[in-house]
Amino acid sequence: MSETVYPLAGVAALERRGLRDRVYDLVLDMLMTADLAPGTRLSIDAIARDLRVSPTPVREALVQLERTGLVVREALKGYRVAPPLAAEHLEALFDARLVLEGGATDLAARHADGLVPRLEQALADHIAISHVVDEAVDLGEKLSVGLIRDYFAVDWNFHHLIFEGTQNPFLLDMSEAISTRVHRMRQTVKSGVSDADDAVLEHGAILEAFRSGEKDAPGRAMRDHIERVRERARRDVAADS
Amino acid sequence: MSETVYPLAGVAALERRGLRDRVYDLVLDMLMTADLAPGTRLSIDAIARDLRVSPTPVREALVQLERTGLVVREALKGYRVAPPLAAEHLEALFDARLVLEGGATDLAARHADGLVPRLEQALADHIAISHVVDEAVDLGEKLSVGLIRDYFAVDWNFHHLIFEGTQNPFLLDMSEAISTRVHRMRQTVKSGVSDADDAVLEHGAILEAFRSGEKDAPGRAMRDHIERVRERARRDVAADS
DNA sequence: CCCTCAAATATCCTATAGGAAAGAGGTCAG
DNA sequence: CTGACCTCTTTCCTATAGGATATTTGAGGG
Repeated sequence: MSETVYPLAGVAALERRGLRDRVYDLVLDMLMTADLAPGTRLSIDAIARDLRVSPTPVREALVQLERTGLVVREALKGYRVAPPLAAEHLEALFDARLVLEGGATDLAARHADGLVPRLEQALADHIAISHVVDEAVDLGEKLSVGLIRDYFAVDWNFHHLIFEGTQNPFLLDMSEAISTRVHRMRQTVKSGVSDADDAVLEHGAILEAFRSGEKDAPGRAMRDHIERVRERARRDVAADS
Repeated sequence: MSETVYPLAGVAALERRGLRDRVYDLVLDMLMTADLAPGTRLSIDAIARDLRVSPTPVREALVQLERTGLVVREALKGYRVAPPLAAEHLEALFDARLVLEGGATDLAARHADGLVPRLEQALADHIAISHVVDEAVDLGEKLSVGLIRDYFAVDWNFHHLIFEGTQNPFLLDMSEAISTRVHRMRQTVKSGVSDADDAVLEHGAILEAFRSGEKDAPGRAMRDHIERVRERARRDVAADS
């Protein structure tokens, strides 16, 4: 592990990425953390002023954000935070996840050997942070937005590793498109943290299926996991009304 | 079918979409039809001059194109036509298609009733244009780029209708990402027109599977079709060397 | 009290200009 | 003759300005 031998090399590399990517990361982080009300206007000029850059890179970053579904654009009217997922879109999202993640897990089973240790690490992180969440819940504390953000990151990392395990660049690209939608769902559906223990158990079952060496087992476990998440989400939506 | 009652309404609607989308369509069409050599530089200023617009909308269109995989961008160096698909990416693309299109076909089977007539129309168009292609081939004529373009459009339209048939916006989004990659593959792999008769037969089998009402039949037929296309592509790649 | 219309403001969209980096070609030293 | 260095050109990247459009606020009439 060679740490930055040349201290300025890292900074230069960041600069080398261009302003557009930095603005993209900043706006994406803003959308992920700060719970902005859907429909909130995202003024190009205002963002440019805040970030001390010209409107052009902001405009490019928003074009890129538009493809993720986090923001919507209306010609001659500007950008807005995307509306929340409608109920029928919720079912569609889970259908898409079953297709995409189920298939990806089948493919990843080909490379289970290299994948298992990485999933073990991810599951360990998941367990650790879920314990922190449980303690906070037991104490009746309000979960900090930072903790929630970290939990979601660790949770999704498990799924992301499986996409990487397919060694398929096309499926990996699509996983990014799905991840933003999943995050948006979690903002509307209140669950996602409360079922931490369930998620840990089900992820463990998926890992065990990879270890078994059985070709179809991981895909079955993943599809079962997604179906259970869907059921929990349905319950939470029903409880809202 | 109400033809444009107000002749200018259509033009106004196009204007309403903003310059960015028109530039996007034009550049996309350019990349699709004109077989540009991979690595060709896409100068922002040059395109802006050709289209008589400012560089800003061109820049936005290229950001959007970048997500489709048709162009690649290097910071501070500009945009280039994407390199051709490597052999290992070819296999990965077919794996992704099996996952995505196979799953989408399973979902579309739920709405087979509304889908079948549209597929019938698409297949009829496919048959008609394949006859034109066959005649041209029999006469030993060189296929015009317009004919090839139309054939690909009709061929893919069949697959696109199935994605629409899922009534799932997320899968429909991903289908657009796949379609550009499939087109790029067709530019490198020389087949795709020569197997017109095979494609028609296999599409017919998929349609018949939808008609049968059997739940798993369409997905099986689609996966079988994609595997056969994969085999034909492999043969063409092997023949090249 | 509500609706309609009009003016003002804020914003988006496009165009133009300047600074900076990368690439090409020529020149000079070894 | 070969390699390195320097200069020039092209292009990208950012910033600023002006025209067009949507939204909002206010007043007047029904």
